[in-house]
Amino acid sequence: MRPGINATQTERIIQALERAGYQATPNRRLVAELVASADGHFTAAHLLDRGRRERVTIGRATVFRALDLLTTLRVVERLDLPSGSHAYVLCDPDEHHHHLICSSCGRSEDVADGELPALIERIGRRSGYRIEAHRLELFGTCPRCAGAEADR
Amino acid sequence: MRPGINATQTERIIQALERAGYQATPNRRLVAELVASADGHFTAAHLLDRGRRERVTIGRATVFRALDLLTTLRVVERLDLPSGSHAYVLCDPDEHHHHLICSSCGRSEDVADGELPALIERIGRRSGYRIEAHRLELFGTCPRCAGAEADR
DNA sequence: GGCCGAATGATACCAGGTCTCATTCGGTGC
DNA sequence: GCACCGAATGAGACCTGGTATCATTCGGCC
Repeated sequence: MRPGINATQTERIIQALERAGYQATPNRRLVAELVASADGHFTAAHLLDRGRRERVTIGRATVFRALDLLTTLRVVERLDLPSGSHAYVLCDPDEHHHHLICSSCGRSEDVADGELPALIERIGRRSGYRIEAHRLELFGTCPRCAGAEADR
Repeated sequence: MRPGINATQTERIIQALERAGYQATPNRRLVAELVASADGHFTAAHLLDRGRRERVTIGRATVFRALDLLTTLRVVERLDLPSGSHAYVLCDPDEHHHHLICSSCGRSEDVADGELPALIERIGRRSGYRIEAHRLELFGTCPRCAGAEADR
């Protein structure tokens, strides 16, 4: 097994695939491993690169298709970084949450805040809109990076 | 003057440019007019299209450059639609706010909620992150579109 | 072992956006 | 009014992220 692979996470992803009735093909396993071992957010290009460095060949389209699949299974979510580019993060499919992203190292954390729904409901009432979806993204510096910064 | 142009908005945009020390060239004026008369959010391609239909020639790069400029002046903001594509909206540069976007007609409204900062501060404290930026986007159906739907 | 639909890879393609570079424009000093 | 210089422009090449097409291959099931 490759170094840095988180076997439990990989299994979790594979199981999500199988539970939804998709084949756990070698390619999808590979993508699952790459995703599970990514530290923080990543892009499709990033996965392809890592794959290539480990001498595994996998088509670009296949990676995109796998990410798509994982996105619809909510195992992975697509982020819009402030730069305007897209990235993906591994996350918990079971509860609604938002992402807190470290702008320095890219690590991401799921945050659930119980009060956001109330706030959104209030905005809906005030504006007359029927609010159907929302997205909250938080960007900052994680404790580890903040510590490293302070050390210098 | 073109039909549907909101002269006051156009002037507001031009003034923001001049205040920041940029030339209010005919091209930038044109972009300002197109932006001011857009109903809801729009893309660069959309502006180019409208320009072309009105037989005005303006380079693609110029439109992107103008939008960039307006974005840094905060007269316009870039949105990330749920589809993953980008759009721009005209908005108020003077106060921090978020966008409420009608998924049916694309109209967008600025919303300011006084309680969000407190919520974010709480998340920061709980997670240990130093939160530096955030983005909240709300998607739904505006009263007008909801009404039209109900009529059918 | 054979069948069939799902998965794959190569490749072409598309959209949104950026870069480059030669040209033109506009404001300023004279 | 004119010359000058930096800012703005347009054309087009280019890049990146992502999608569509299509022939081939794979995997699970009978």
